[in-house]
Amino acid sequence: MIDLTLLRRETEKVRHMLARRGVSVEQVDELLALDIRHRELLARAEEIRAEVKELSRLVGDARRSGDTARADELTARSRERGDEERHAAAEADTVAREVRELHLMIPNLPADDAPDGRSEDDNVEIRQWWPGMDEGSPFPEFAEHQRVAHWDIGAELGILDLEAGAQLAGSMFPLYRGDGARLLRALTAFALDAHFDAYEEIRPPSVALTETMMSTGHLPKSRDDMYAIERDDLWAIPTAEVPLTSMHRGDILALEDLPIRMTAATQCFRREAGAAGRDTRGLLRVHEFEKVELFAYCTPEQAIDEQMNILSRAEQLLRALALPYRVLDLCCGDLGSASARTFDLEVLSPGVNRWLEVSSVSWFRDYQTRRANVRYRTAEGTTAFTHTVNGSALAWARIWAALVETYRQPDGTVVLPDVLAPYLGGRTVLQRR
RNA sequence: GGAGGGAUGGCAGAGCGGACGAAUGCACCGGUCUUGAAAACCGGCGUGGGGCGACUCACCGUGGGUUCAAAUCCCACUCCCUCCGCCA
Repeated sequence: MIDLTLLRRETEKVRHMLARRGVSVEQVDELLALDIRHRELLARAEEIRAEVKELSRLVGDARRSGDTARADELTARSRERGDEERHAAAEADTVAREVRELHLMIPNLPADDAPDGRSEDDNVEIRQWWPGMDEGSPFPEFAEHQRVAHWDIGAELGILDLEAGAQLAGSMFPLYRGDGARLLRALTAFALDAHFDAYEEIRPPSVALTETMMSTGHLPKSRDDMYAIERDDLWAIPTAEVPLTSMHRGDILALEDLPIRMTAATQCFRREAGAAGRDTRGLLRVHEFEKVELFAYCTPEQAIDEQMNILSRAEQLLRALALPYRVLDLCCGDLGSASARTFDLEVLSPGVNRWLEVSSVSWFRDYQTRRANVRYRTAEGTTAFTHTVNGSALAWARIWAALVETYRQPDGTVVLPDVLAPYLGGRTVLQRR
């Protein structure tokens, strides 16, 4: 949620910032008007309530001193005012709900240096990397044997069985087998080990309460993109960001404990409603995938460094895997609604010949912690909302695809980078068994 | 799934209808004393909303209800503990 106090005090500025990402002035002004109305109603209800409390006190005094007539008279008056109070409070509540409903739907304020733009076409590429770049090699030319789509390689080597996945759970639920399944396990272990020095490893539940989904901003806005387990009021998590953001829900953190860094490997579930038919072949877009996430709670001052740290770690993994990639600075129009600034990492996968998004590194300011009520104690002794940042390092389904396509040999086998050897029992060759 | 017990400030723990936002102890932060520290003593010490402010309102697991008045009474739910059943 954005800061309503800021909206009241610097309305013009907030209007402008939200306009950059396509929120209409009318919507902002509606929120402002509702907020003003709510505060008026609240003030009135509280005034009457203060009277009722005072009268009740006097009733107590009168009864104790045995003045029954006076007590009865005061009780009658208090009852009358009490009725009025109930009315006023109910009215204030109704408007409060309207404010909250609208407030929850307003996206975050973009960072000042997030680029202008309306859609993904306006994202700014800030750098590319490829193996050998530092030594002056040009961007890699891919050979014919690398121009095979991962779904064909998967079928050929018997390491990816999309038909079996579809039979069990429907399309876009991949099933990996043999070396393909092992590769996935290796990638997770490889990444968690890489982050172990600075990030606490967490294994959160794969499902979350509605309240938990609200905190990150996934609800109510993206409700149709989530899998729901209605009977138990649970939701399948779309990313580890959801449980991690709520780890300290309601807490006041000590300044010296910040930043709090965590990493988690989880399954991620996404309905991908509205994405039907778009880039959905093979592993390009799936309903369930595994991902290692990096996350930090931090102060506003630490936020940019923490975000850069996550971005750099995600890049280090891609470099270790020697996969060519580019970094995009998302424009205001393409930012996720909770994010103030996001960098996407995309790898070029030669078989499908496309840039695949494998990481998204975001700074949320206090948008999520305002919802989750996560604060910290400042040096001045006051409380302030904590900032959150997070990013994938990395999302495996598309990395899996990029790896098998990039490292496919002329003989049809796949030879993976040596860094993975320790996690593959020393054997980096994927072949038909 | 069944039967009991519980949930109060950072922690421990009182309060069980009337000035209770809440005793007390510990912890913590100031100060006095001390060469310094400890002890002792004095003072402070939850969070949030509204208002320029005096001030006011809300919060005792959550949500409803009763009452002039609820931490306190009633109902429902959640979580924790003990026991039984089932179970990887």
